[in-house]
Amino acid sequence: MATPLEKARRDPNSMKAKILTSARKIFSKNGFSGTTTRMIAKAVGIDISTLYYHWGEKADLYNAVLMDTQEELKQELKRIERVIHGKPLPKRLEIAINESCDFLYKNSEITNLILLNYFTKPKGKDIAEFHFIDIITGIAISMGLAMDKDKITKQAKARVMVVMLSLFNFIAGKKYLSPIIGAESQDYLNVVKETLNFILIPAFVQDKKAIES
Amino acid sequence: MATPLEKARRDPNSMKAKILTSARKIFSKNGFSGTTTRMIAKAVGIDISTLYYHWGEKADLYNAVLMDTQEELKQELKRIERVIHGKPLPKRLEIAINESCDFLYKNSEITNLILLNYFTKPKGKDIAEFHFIDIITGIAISMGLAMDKDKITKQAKARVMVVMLSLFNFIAGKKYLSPIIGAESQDYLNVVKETLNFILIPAFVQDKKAIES
DNA sequence: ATCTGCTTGCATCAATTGATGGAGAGACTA
DNA sequence: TAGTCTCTCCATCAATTGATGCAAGCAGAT
Repeated sequence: MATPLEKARRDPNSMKAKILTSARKIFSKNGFSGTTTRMIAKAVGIDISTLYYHWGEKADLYNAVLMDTQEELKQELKRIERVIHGKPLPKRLEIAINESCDFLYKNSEITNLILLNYFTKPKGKDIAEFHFIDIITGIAISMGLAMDKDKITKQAKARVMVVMLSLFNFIAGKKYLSPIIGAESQDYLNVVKETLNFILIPAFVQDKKAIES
Repeated sequence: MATPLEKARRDPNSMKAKILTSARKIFSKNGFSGTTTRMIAKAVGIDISTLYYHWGEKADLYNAVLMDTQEELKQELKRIERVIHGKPLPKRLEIAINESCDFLYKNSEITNLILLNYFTKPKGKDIAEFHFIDIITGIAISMGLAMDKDKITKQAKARVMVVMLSLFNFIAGKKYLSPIIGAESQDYLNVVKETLNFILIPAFVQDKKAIES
């Protein structure tokens, strides 16, 4: 039994998938209430009734976009985890930062969607939650900050969160932050990576020592 | 010659000020496009035409809210700077984090407004920019990260930014992040302070050494 | 060719929303 | 009292927006 979302992902040329792709782009730029179904339909080149035929009401489409995005992010994190597996901690951190920066930079809609979903939630609508907690605990364990899921300290979670939020904000707010920092595109991305490394590595190494003692 | 904003601030009981206060609350919760002038008018207990009489179009009111918020934040930062002036660096950092956390926690609309203004910008409208750069450079200098305004390294700005964005996100996203971390209200605030101290202090101390050498 | 099921666009609706005109209430002055 | 100025609300508009009914198009099966 395939969900509508799985069906859409399977064939990227299907109308359902095309709508989903455009919707992601537009929702991530304007948020839920800043986006109209007509905007999306126009971007795809179809009538809004076709959009409603495939996805039902606006909130349903928005939810599908969120779930789709979340799934993509999780897949990427799994991929990174496979890459860094077995390596020593500092190397692991460095690679993880590097890879996730590159990935999010190329897919900056992801960060926008997640942050917007956190800061503005359409009221009265039944909007799905982003499973931030899974991601945070996943990273914490993968970084050796905790042995099992239920034994992660608040402090550890908060530190992982600082890195995640910083990264997300740097990517999502790139347009506004890069003139402030004074670095564009690749240069900007490098400063971000450097900064995250600078912050992350001592924090995690120290944290790990605390756990092992 | 007093601007409308100054006039409104002078008398908090004036209709202009009451509208401004309600508008701030509602805009910060729903963003620009998620907020209707009717919501604001209803919260104040007036007709929308009264709102339009005092503030003109929606974007003007939104701009006034942004400017008002920015001004308040700048005043608070100045106050903090006075408090920490002359103290040794680590103490300065600790106090600054503590004070700004408390302030933003009590006035969490500020962080929401700023972040929303960065991630979703109403298109076609003439919305004022938040002077993030002033704040960042101000902090950098106050923290001894640079000697004058034009000689702040990209790295220094990025590090100040990490702290600012983390703080803003922790406050603005409190509702969603506190269950993840597993700490509520005052406990949450303490974890945030602790985490920021943990990250900030080594970064800034090391940076200062680099400058002085 | 006819039937069936899936897909698409046209026309349309009701509700919402930003915005305004004008009338009336109240205060103050002459 | 009459005049004026400020502020408030009621009524209303045009545009936008989420959503749907329906007929036409089209492919494949019978």
